[in-house]
Amino acid sequence: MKLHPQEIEARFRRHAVRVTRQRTAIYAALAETTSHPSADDLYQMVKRQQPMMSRNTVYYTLSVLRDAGLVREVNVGHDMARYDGNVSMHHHLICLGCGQIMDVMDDDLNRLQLSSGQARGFDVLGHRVEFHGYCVSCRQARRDVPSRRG
Amino acid sequence: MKLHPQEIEARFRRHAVRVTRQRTAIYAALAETTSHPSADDLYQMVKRQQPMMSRNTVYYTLSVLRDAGLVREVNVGHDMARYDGNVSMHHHLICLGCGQIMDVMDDDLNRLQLSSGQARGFDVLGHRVEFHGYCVSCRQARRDVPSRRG
DNA sequence: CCCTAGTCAGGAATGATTCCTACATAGCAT
DNA sequence: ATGCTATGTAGGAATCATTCCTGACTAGGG
Ligand SMILES: [Mn+2]
Ligand SMILES: [Mn+2]
Ligand SMILES: [Zn+2]
Ligand SMILES: [Zn+2]
Repeated sequence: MKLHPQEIEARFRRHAVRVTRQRTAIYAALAETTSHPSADDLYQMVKRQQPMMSRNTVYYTLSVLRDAGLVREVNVGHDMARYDGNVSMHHHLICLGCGQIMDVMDDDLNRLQLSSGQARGFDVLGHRVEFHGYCVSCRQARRDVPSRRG
Repeated sequence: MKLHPQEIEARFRRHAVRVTRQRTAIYAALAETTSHPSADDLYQMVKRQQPMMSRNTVYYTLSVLRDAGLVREVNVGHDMARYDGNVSMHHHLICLGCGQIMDVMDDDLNRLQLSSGQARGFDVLGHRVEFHGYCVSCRQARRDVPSRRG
């Protein structure tokens, strides 16, 4: 969702995050996509408008926004970290072929709880659900190249 | 669960994995613990019996066993990969303090499905559930040092 | 408008994992 | 049993996302 700079600034101030050109650009890029980009994806996007931007600033900014609760880090396996501008509670559906990450909003999943017998005395604070599979185009691609495992 | 070398050998042959001293030692170490050790943990354990063992062999062996379906790789966040000798379907409970990973066996969780409305045309093959919290001793430690965020 | 804690850019460092290569060996076929 | 060869092993070098360092810059409270 495309956000006005003033709305971004307001959110930053509400979360005690200093407003800078770099941060605004990075957060804006993240907020207007649902594609869960990596730090480097964001660096490439933002560099077009701000060629002086350092990759390092992207990493640092993302860590600041993450710690402030404005951004979520999504780790899938050992691939590079992906970032999510949607901080409301939700889960993900991941394509094993192309790595795309789709949002899953489902109240039943959000309410999932561990039975106390399984909790082992833990103070359980949250959970994460990931579904894995193949998206439409990856499924297609696999059918077209049956050489590797049917 | 402690396994006899002959049982390990049988499993290897069933999965077309060549039997070597190194592989047997690595798989034995993994099978008799429930602690989800990292590659380096396993290297340290196995090196005691086989000082010539290379760290590289541990990585290579784990990839062979993983591809053969004898071992599962468990990635938690961006920490180093952890390995699981239990390949039956189950989920995990993770301590945010010490990083320990406990098994959660729960048929309801295993049966979890994505509603077709949410599936976005994906061919969904599996899912993963992770619960996060603090174990008994980490909870204790946090209480004892209330200096950082109560 | 000043001051300074916080931020930025660029480069070096890190560290888990992977790649490379020469030697060793498991296990099939003589 | 013996030899052959595809595969595995050890150790070192390379990779590469991420973090660390450092010196210049600036947001924003006073
Ligand atoms: Mn998301
Ligand atoms: Mn497990
Ligand atoms: Zn796909
Ligand atoms: Zn703990």
